[in-house]
Formats: sequence, structure tokens, C-alpha cells
Amino acid sequence: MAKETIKPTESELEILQILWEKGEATVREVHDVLTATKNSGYTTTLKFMQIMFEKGLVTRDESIKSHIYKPAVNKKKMQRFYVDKMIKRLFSGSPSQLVIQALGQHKASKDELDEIQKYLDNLKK
Amino acid sequence: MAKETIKPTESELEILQILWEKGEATVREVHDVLTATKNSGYTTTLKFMQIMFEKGLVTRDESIKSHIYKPAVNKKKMQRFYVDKMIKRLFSGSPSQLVIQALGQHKASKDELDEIQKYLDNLKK
DNA sequence: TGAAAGATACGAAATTAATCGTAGTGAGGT
DNA sequence: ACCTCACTACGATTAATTTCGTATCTTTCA
Repeated sequence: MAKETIKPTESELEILQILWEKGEATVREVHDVLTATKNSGYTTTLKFMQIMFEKGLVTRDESIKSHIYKPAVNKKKMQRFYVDKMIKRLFSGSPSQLVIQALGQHKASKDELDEIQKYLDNLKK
Repeated sequence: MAKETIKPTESELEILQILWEKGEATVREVHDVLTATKNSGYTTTLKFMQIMFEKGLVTRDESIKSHIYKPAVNKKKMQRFYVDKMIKRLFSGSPSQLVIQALGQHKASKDELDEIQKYLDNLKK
């Protein structure tokens, strides 16, 4: 009975991101965020969230007319899963290559660099 | 006519990884690598590579009986694309969170840590 | 020379993802 | 009491992805 890692689709991940951010939200709220960048119908968003509910990616409170959805999967766990996959598929299994790539392609603030430095010091023991 | 980023599917990425690694390979060679971890038919691998050829993800030399395939997309470009997406979708847009996550979940060697350190020093200027 | 081995091409089934239309339900206001 | 509005449920469609079977071709070698 090993728990399968539930793999969200691209669209589901987009919605999870919003739910993680907000903690909980109605379909309407999620949809409003989505339509800020893309445009798709309300029932499309609704359908996605219903499917996510069936898959166990979210829970929902149905006691209110507008159901309230919450993420049911752990963000950290998903991060780990995808970081792993990405390292394997795109960085020949080398985590440090990913780190360097990530550092290189975005400018981090001084604070962020310091935080990474602290983390690094710790690893170096 | 801006060139669209060609987005390989999961399976296509798996094959690209092998081609990037080897530089070039026949279907048979790719298939042998694949079947080390999963199991699927030879014609499945063949079909994938034919589709990838049509999409322009690979080139091939047909002058030999067993066609020789080469990657036609840049690995760095793909890395950038997916790292971007991942930061956006899973790390709330924060590259340093990804870095810390990646560092935390895999043990890097001393050499690798040094390399990252050097890179970091450089960024800090 | 002709059968076996191994390759490609092609079509098509099976599955999964994404998208939307329509119908039905319930609460609130007039 | 009824109309309207926002919401859910559900089915259907289309598109993309994965997977293979079968036909065909070429080389080799007994």
C-alpha cells in the first residue's frame, strides 16, 4: 500500500499554487486569479477542481453554497518530487548543476544570497 | 514568427536526456537504455523518435539502415525553460527557495559545494 | 536463392487532459 | 410566491499522449 505520489497535471498545479498561497478558496476566487493571466471559462476551472477533489488533491467544505477548497497535498512533498525529477531528466542527476543554473538565471537579492550562504556553510559543516 | 519553445512531453524528455548524454544514438540504443528502467515495446520507442523528428526535436541521418538520431534542441535552453516554470509553479517565484530545497534534498560532494561557493562569491561580487 | 533477423513506416486503439455547454438547484430580494 | 443570479453536477467533445500491431524492406548468410 505504498502511497503513490499523486501527480498533478500542469493545470492542477496552477490551481494548487493558488490554494497553497491563499490557504483556502472558492472556485470563484481561484478562477479570478487564473483569468488574470489566461482566459478560460468558469466551468473549466470548476471542472478542474472537481477532478482534483476526486483525485484527492484537495478537500472541500460543502456545507456552504460556494464550496470552499483546501489543498490536500503537501507543497514541500511536491517540491521534492519535481526537483528530483528535474535533476534526473535535465541535469544528468547533478543537483549542483541545477543550483548553479537557478542562481544564474535569476538575480537573487543580497538577503537571499546570504540565506543560501548560511545554508551552504551549514552543509559544509 | 517568434520561435515557439517546443515543449517535449515527459517521454520525449526521457529520450532527449539519453541523446544529450550520448551525443547521438540509434533507436535500438535508446530503447535499450529505456528498458533498463521501464518496459515497453521497441516500436513504441521508435514511434516516439519518429514523432520527435517530425516536431524537430531531433535530427536524423537516414543514410544508414539504422538511422542515427541527434538532439536538435539545446539542453541549456530546456533547463532554463523548466527551471523557470518550476520556480513559478512550486516556489512562489523565489529562485533561492528552489536552491535551498535542491541543496537540502541531495547530498552534494565537497567539490560540488566548492563549485557552488565559487559561483556564489561571484554573484556577491 | 531464399529464409531469418532486424529495421522502418504507418495506422489505429486506449488513455489522459483540457474545455465547455447545458441543466438543475437553492437563496435572496421585491 | 416567484424571478434572477450564482453555483454545482455532469456529459460530451476535442486534442494530445502513449502504446502497439502489422506490413514491408534490406541485409546477410547457409
